[in-house]
Amino acid sequence: MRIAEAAEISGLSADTIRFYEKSGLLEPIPRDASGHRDFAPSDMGWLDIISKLRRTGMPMKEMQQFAELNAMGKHTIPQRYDLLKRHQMRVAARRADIEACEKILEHKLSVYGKMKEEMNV
Amino acid sequence: MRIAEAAEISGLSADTIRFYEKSGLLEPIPRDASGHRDFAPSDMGWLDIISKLRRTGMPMKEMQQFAELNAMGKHTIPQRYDLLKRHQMRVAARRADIEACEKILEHKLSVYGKMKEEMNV
DNA sequence: GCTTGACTTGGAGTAACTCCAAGGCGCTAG
DNA sequence: CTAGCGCCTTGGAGTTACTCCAAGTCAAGC
Repeated sequence: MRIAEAAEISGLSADTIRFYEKSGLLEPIPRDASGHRDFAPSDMGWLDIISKLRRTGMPMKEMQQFAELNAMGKHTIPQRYDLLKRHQMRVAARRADIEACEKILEHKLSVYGKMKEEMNV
Repeated sequence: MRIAEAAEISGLSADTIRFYEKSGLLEPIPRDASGHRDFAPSDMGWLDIISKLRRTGMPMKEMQQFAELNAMGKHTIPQRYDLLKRHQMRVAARRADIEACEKILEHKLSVYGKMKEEMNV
């Protein structure tokens, strides 16, 4: 699979995928006869994971760490667990903040809604 | 109130507040005799609103638009309503994505958790 | 054999901060 | 009364995580 298709499927841009490879978030992707990246299904699974970690706000440095631990084999599972656990807490906190902001936003909209009605009367 | 206190209360950094003023997100804050910004309570309310909009991912350009509409007076309330409504949709979508990622994260952690246990046996 | 289109690399540009240097003002301790 | 201290000012450089672009390569189709 070429980079365009990998981008389509993962939801990342081709540029971002190249950037991630250069940054060590991906194992170097093998190239075909004409020098193009050739993505295997297992690469796609990994792309999906780091895409989700990124979308939930994990910094790249931490993702690099996670990728390294992953490449080092099974004995790093406890460290990976801890890293993901910390991330989980962070995501939960972010979601709570977003939910609080949504409440305020809802309130503000209802106030504006009433003012709009009054303007029409 | 000086910038340090305003930063403390709003949760933004003093640098960010200055940056926001320069970018037109805030009306120019009046200065005291020694040239320092002097924040009024109404400024704090506004800071809180834009801080929430920003934390929920509204781009600065849109916040500038919102600030302009706000400065223009009551007749812009319908536009402000529309702008906030669009933002509300975006935030809801983001939260839904985060929640989906949280589920995957939860699953991954439980898999790692089991593998950790097996390693200890 | 020439064009088309997707790919390659390296590098510049962008958003939204974040940090730093150089200098000013006003309070207080000596 | 002045030296030091802390907080403030502005302008500008640095950072993160992309995003876009230019110049060149290669395989396939007409």
